[in-house]
Amino acid sequence: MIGIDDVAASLGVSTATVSRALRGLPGVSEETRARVTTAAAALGYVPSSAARGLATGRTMAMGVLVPAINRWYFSAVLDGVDRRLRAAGYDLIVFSLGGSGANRERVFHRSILRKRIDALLVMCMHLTEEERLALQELEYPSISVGGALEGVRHVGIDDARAAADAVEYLISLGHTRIAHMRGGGSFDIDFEVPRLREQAFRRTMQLHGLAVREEWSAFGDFRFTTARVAALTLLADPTDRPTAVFCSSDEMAFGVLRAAAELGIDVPGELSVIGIDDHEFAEPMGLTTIRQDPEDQGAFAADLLLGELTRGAAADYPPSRPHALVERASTGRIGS
Amino acid sequence: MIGIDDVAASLGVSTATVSRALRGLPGVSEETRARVTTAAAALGYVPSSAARGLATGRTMAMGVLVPAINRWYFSAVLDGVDRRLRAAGYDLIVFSLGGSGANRERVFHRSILRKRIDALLVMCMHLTEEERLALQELEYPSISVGGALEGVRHVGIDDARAAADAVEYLISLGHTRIAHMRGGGSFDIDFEVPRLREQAFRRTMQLHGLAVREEWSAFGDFRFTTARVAALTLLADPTDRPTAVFCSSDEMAFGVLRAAAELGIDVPGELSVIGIDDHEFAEPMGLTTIRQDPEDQGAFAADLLLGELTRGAAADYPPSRPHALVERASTGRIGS
DNA sequence: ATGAAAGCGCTAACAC
DNA sequence: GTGTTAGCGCTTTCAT
Repeated sequence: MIGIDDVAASLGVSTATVSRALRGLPGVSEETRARVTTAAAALGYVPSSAARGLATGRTMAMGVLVPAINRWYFSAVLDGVDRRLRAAGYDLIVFSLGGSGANRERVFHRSILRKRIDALLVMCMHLTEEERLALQELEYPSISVGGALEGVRHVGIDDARAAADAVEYLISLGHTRIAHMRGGGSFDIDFEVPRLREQAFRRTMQLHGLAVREEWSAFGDFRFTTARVAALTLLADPTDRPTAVFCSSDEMAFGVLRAAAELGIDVPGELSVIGIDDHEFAEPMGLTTIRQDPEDQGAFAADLLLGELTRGAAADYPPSRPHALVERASTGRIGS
Repeated sequence: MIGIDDVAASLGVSTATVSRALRGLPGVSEETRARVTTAAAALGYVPSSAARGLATGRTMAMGVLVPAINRWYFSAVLDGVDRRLRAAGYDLIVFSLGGSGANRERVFHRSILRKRIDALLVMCMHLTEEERLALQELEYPSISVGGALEGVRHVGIDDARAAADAVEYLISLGHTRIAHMRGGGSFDIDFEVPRLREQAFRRTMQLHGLAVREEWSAFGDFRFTTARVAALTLLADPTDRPTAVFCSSDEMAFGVLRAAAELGIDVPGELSVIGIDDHEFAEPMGLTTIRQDPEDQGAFAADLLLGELTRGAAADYPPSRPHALVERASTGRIGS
């Protein structure tokens, strides 16, 4: 392992000069800087991040806490975060808490709190009271994405508004028999988002004087498979079934679409389906949906954190990220 | 920031004792250990990973280099890796190289080579010659997952065999007019895997005396959208179209399925479709496919690396991870 | 513009 | 069983 003093020795200068030269600090003649740069490259010198971290107190790494990596929303946010971090020269440390209750403690104490990262982004995690408090006492900046966390800044869409927009769109098409395919419930995953959307669904229905039938509030767990099964039941009776389904995620909407196809129900002729997300498959599937942009959300949150790290103070920002209705072929006017 | 000597001072013992006690090393009386543990917890002491890293030369972190995070295969492998890493007390640092050519250099030099990680896992990345050589000269263990890399150990399925199995299955059903929906081509992503599968397709066809029509080797880029568009062309002519499509990924198979539905082609009556992956959506979609298990592959590779880190030497392991045909409703005997 | 030297917070010999 | 001390490889005053 070749270190900074090897470079210094090879040139007959001090380590301080090498350090300054390589980091572009002033106080080094251009000639010296050039020589140092060349020598460092020639020797294949690469500074040790541990040593630098110890000396500066900064790790140049940011942590992201997620319930799982392989879900559409989470991985998309991660991509957005990563893009920004890389540009800023930061590394991305991912803590996935998928199910394993036993390891949570470890993650929290060993990594989150351990000065291994300069900032933390928490994504849609359901934390225990104790964990939440630990977060708030962190000495580095933190933020939550996708699901709000009490006492922590938040980046995400206005879930209530987004859900209401979806339901109102269905109503504007003349639908009155509207079902909701709900998400949430899975271990560790935040339950604020599904709750907000469910509430908004009910409130919007109520606002328009429409009845909410309890058996039409189906549980799809944000997933294709679960939603398909639930929809198979929901849509089973041709004489008494909803004419529209509002799905709290696109994946669930795909499940409903699939179930409809299996049951020979024409979409959008006999059934309208709307989702939330604008998943990669939504456009080719012709799914009407409320678009959100997780990559943008991740990038935005990362920027906020990075800004705070550099500029010192936390910046102000709008309360929510945008969402928008995208009309496609899965919804239609009632009776057309 | 409370450090090890604060704990030591609070107890009137030496830092060495605290260090030993907290790490469970021998040479500490159980009584002392208990007192230290208590005091550390009370003070909220958390060791600095930078300091420990500097002193031990180990970072307790593993790096994973991926072309992108938000693709089914990549994120699933990541989840598998993460699970094992967490159990071993290691952190996961993700380097996503999504498109940004400018940042590759940075990633390589700043992070990969910078003693920030104890081991590296490279996933399906297409590396330049120079990068490959840099990898091989790394002083820590490395491995590739999903796409082989010259000079680096590899974990993944036998792609040629998997593709051949899929094609042979179609042939066993009586199909002779078989098309291939190919993957690959995207920036940065490994092109070995798509090539192996394409070759296997052609060889298997040939082996059975079947003709490969060039216009029936369509490019789907491993994605739903691209594959759907390609399939719309591929299947356009009712008088001259394939009776079966072998898709190099499930996502592309979904695209073909979608195109078939749009064109009013009955599956499996008029068209059989088979994929590779066993994507989460494959079962609910009734897609016949060759299953592989990316989580297992990630976990397996992580274990290999971790084992090497602890036991010192590299372990032997079978040349490929398993794959298996899963028969579902998207394939059928010709003319039935 | 450059150098000397004192840490950063821990681990690991080596003493006792 | 426990303490002392010398690093680990950088950054950062403070001199010059």
